[in-house]
Amino acid sequence: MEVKRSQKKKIILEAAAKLFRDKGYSATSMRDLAAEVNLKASSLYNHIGSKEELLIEICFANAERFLNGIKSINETSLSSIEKLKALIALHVEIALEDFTSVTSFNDEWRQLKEPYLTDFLKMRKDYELIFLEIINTAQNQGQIKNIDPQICLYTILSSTRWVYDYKQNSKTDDFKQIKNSILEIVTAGISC
Amino acid sequence: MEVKRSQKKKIILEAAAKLFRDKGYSATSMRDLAAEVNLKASSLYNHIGSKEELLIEICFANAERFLNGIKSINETSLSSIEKLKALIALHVEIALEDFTSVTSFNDEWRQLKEPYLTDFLKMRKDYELIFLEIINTAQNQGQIKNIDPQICLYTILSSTRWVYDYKQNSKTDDFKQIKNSILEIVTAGISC
DNA sequence: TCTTTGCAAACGAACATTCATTCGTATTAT
DNA sequence: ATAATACGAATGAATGTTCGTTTGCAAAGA
Repeated sequence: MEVKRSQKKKIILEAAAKLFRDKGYSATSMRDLAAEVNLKASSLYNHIGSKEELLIEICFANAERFLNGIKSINETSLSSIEKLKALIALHVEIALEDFTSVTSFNDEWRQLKEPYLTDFLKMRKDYELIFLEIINTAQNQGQIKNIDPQICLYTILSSTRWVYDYKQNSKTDDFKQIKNSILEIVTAGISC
Repeated sequence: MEVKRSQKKKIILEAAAKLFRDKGYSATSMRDLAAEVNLKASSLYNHIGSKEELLIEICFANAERFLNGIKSINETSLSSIEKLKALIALHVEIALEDFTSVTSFNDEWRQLKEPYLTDFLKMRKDYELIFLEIINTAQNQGQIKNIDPQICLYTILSSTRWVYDYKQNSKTDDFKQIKNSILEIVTAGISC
């Protein structure tokens, strides 16, 4: 039963992500969260600062993960179309391996209060700008269809949004198959 | 300034959909909603029964719209691939013409309480089963790729989820272009 | 035309409940 | 014994909703 101090906070964070994902941030009470980790609400505050802190950590951890991912992909010498494929793969991989955290990051960042909301949106904007730049280059080199880059971007971004629902309903847990299927559909969708 | 009784409820419903979409159902208070329509919270109850009633009406109105849409498409004599294209077009059209209501329907149905949640999920299940049947037929006839139908389904469903964000950020309001772009990407993605 | 009646709509005040969080104290482990 | 952790009780704020009353307006009666 005994857990190290730092481990306990991680447990709380993961339980929070799960509840935020299932019920939403606002609809999740600290009593709900406490029950999930076999504590009373007041005891949570020995490990965390506030409810909002949990959301902040979830949102920014994932934002940094995506931002670091796209930056390191962009620094490679891959062709534009290869970069795009790597990006789609990145999204699928993150969505598959950490779908709880990513889902609540995707859906609940709106609940961030200032100044965190502004910071978060700035990171998202940075991410999208790099993504758009790659799309633009790929189009100029004739490697993908000439479709409004913004539409192209959003279509790619949303193509992994359902992974959590899939994992809930389906029997198979075959990561590779899911990843390959998405890659196949999206790549065929944007290629010339 | 004067509005007919039945019109007032529609105004409240639309304001509710907008707030639910922007802040989420749980984070939207009846005082927020009242302010949005220039009333006090207590006055709302001359026009509506409860906060939950608003969510119920939004969710089921859209569920029925999609269910009716897919049924009437399925009753036509179109080929399977044509049915799929019509379905994608249906999603894009609804997303474009009523994106406020559809967005809060997409994101906030989780907040429904029983017995409505069960009813809602049943309608969604019905919808998905018809959709999967069409995908299956299309695959058997060799009209689209042989990808796990469930993955195929979710990819199509999520491909219109971003329309609201796009309309917020972009200058153009060219429905036709958006619709054609999505159709082009998704059709190319699933075709053999 | 002027007054009266009726009614929908708006409101302020109040209610019970739930919320996140704090605090003092008890328990536990080192 | 010291420090970390858990807890119950309490707090103030916010929540959805109800209630009694007032307001504004339209139809009916004089």
